[in-house]
Amino acid sequence: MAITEYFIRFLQRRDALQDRDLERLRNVRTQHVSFASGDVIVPADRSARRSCMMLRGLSARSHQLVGRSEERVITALHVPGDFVDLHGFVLAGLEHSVVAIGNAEVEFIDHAELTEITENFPHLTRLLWMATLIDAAVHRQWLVAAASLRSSAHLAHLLCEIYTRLNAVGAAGNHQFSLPLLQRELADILGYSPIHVNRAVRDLRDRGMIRWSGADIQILDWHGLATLARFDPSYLDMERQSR
Amino acid sequence: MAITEYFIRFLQRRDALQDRDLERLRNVRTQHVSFASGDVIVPADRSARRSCMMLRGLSARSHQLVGRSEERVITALHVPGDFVDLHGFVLAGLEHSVVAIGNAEVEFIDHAELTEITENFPHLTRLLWMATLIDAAVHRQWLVAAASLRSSAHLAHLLCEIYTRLNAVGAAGNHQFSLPLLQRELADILGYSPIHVNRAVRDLRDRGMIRWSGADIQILDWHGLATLARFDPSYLDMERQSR
DNA sequence: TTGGCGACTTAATGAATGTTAGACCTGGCA
DNA sequence: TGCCAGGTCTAACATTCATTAAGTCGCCAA
Repeated sequence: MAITEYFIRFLQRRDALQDRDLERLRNVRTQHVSFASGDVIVPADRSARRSCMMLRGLSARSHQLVGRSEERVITALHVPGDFVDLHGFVLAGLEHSVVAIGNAEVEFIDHAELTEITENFPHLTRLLWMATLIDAAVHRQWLVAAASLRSSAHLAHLLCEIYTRLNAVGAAGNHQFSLPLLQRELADILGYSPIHVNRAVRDLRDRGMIRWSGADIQILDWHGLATLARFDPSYLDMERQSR
Repeated sequence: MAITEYFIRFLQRRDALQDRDLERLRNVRTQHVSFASGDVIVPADRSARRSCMMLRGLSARSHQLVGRSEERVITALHVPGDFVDLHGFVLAGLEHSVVAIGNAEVEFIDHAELTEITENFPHLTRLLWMATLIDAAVHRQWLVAAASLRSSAHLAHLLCEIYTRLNAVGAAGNHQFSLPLLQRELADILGYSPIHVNRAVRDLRDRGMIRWSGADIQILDWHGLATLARFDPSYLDMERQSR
């Protein structure tokens, strides 16, 4: 199969794609694989030979804690169009695994193909580089949120970000989206106990900001939620001017 | 001036540098600039034309909080040899500023020179890419630490990481180093109040793990400190693989 | 139908952290 | 020398969050 158009749109939103680069991208061969909720998509390893891109559903980067085998921390969530473990191509390996959140479909790309691109398509290489750096910008924003927001506002920030990212690729609209995360998994993301996550959810509900049943979330008061979270989406866009 | 040997060692510790790449690196022209503690080295901006590399001292990535002008969060610390804002070359701009921690010296590199490298030196380009991804791996580890460690262990983790990074480039040894951070700045890094940072420092001192006076830190019990922090340096990706 | 399981929810208690206030300590300087 | 400023340290109290325990709800399989 071929690379997802989501990713092409992701790049085009940030920089002009030359015809030659676009053609090369469209010729990338991929393997399409489906996963059920909780499945390991990419194991933590030092020798991956391919990287994956989200096609449908969500995935998370999961860090197992040493010495506490049942605990983990989630450091990133990925939506369709994200080149989830592209960094595994450049680094010696991954220090975390990638797991499916709800049912998920991904496309795997062989590293050999990426190597060929880096040797012959400098501008396209730079766009791939950029994609990994936007992930890093999101990491930084999560650090800012963790350090400066209390539980409800922290949860609100996550909801604002995920909705914005889903909306940007056309996977959500009208302030509604599907987030098949258990409260226990939310706790792994936000760094709280599951009980405290529950309090935060209740708080946002009691304020009339969201409706949340099962995996379905509706944001009733976007402005209130974004204000509470001090959400500023500019870290996601990183649109470049002409270069 | 020329690029710092610290950075060349940083790369060589991770991957073999071909002669051609090494020669190109040594021919990079830089501007050497000194800063006093607290100075802004790189302002948050959307149009930087150069990036900087640490030569001496420390710097930090500082995020100003919207609507709370006197508050900030520090999402990264940089030691000699770090290519601090290399990501500013690839992205449209920086969403944070870089400030000096203590007196600091940096070397600025024009983006035009980096562009030339990306067009003609694919392997070297990949090493630059790698350098930015190690920053991202550190971000993730900070997220893990923030989510899973209590104050003393969290502080211990920071100390273990900074010492390991300083030691790796030869800027510290014998479990001693200089960290000219005020407790108020440590609070901006760890996401605690300055008072609570003080409690954490006292706790590590009372346990006999560190000696800390002014900017000088001596780690008395490395094993105890690393165990408390559950510190595993593998995320710094310092083991060199054949590629 | 019924029982059990898993997720969600709530309450009560204690630990971790924030806030306010002020004492101490040190170095620079009049 | 004496004063001032900034940083460090401590205490008392308030808030946030973790832990334990237990109740509720919905789903599904026997």
